[in-house]
Amino acid sequence: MLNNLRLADYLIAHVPIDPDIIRQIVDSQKTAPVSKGEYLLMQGEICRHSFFVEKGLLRYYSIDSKGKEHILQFAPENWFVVDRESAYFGKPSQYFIQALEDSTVVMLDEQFISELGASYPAFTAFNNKLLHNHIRHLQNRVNQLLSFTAGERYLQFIELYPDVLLRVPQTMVASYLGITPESLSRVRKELSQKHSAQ
Amino acid sequence: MLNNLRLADYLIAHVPIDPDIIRQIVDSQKTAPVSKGEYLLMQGEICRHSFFVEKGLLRYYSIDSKGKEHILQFAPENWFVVDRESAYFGKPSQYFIQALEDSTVVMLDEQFISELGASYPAFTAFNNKLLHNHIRHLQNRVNQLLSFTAGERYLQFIELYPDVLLRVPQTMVASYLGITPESLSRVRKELSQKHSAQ
DNA sequence: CGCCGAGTTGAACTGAATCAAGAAACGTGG
DNA sequence: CCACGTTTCTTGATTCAGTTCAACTCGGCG
Repeated sequence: MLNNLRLADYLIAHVPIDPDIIRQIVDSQKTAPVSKGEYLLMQGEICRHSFFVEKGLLRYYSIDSKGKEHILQFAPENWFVVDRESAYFGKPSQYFIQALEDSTVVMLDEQFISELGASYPAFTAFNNKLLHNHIRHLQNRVNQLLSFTAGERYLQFIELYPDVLLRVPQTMVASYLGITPESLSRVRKELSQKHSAQ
Repeated sequence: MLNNLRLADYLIAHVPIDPDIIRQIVDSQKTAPVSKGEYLLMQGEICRHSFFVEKGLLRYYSIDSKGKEHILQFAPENWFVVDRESAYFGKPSQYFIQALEDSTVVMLDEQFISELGASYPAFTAFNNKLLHNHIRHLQNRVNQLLSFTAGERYLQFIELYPDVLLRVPQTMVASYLGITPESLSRVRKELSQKHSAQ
């Protein structure tokens, strides 16, 4: 996977449409720098964009009734992140999207993107692929949470987000895994002992 | 929500296409009775159909490394169920789909359905809606598992599947919630005590 | 140098799992 | 329609994974 790829290049590699047209489409969308800590979506707002991360790292998370944060997804370079429930059904979002590093993000107008399918069927196919990828991830996540222990989930996290592991505080990893930072610390200790024991 | 609706009627109500064409499309797909206990998909197989439940009840579940079952979804009347990861990416499924009651199920050929979009754009839109609904459910599920206690998840289950609650053994509800049947029994006891106390 | 946030460690606690036993409900065949 | 065996549900005792709270370490960084 390439780092720091511009969206146009990413799409040219994944969508069978004339590169010039892709560049034209991408140019019509706003690309913005987002500073660490800034929000792209806040609870209660309607999500009007798909965000593509060209540089940096975002997190997609909720805050529960006790004030605890739960990270549903990380979005490093070349990832999309969007609250599709909010964007598609026009409902206020229950989630936040925030930059964890100084980032460069393309804000794809959801309306515009969905209309693109009419002119470019290949775009519909690509969007479809994104949706199926999204479903794949979410389903795996549900199955993980139902089937695996904290330690097993941590190992799978490393597989999925090897780079993210090194870029965020462990508190955030714990929040993604659904455990406390203290528990993650102990899980890591156990794993490293087990590893050195063999 | 209507019970025992045939797929054609369901689609006529949800897709703006000539009813005759819809009937013709549905008639081209196989509808089959499925006895309680029978499987529509087994681990390792590639999922080649979307299943629409006209009558009865299905479950979509996995079995973990310790042999425990984890139900990802129930599908009562008018629900679709499909392993989209397997169907779309052509990968062997990690899941099972099984009838929990004697059921009547329409087996929609995934290939055929996706090609329908070419002739009937309204079908593409409908498929899109199904995908977004799927994402909505899965995302809620992840957020629930991360944010709520067993008791809270049980209450939300009742909201989502009021009828299923009465049709399956509590063991299955527990498996959906990610707890043991014993724990569910205690959760229910606590809730009923709390309820009668006020 | 001293502060500060992140990570670790410890001890007590808690929600849920496990194991085991008994009670209730269920459906199947006589 | 009853009797039987099986499955499901409940309850209790114990164990365990993970939480909570608190203290301490460590590595930057002003």
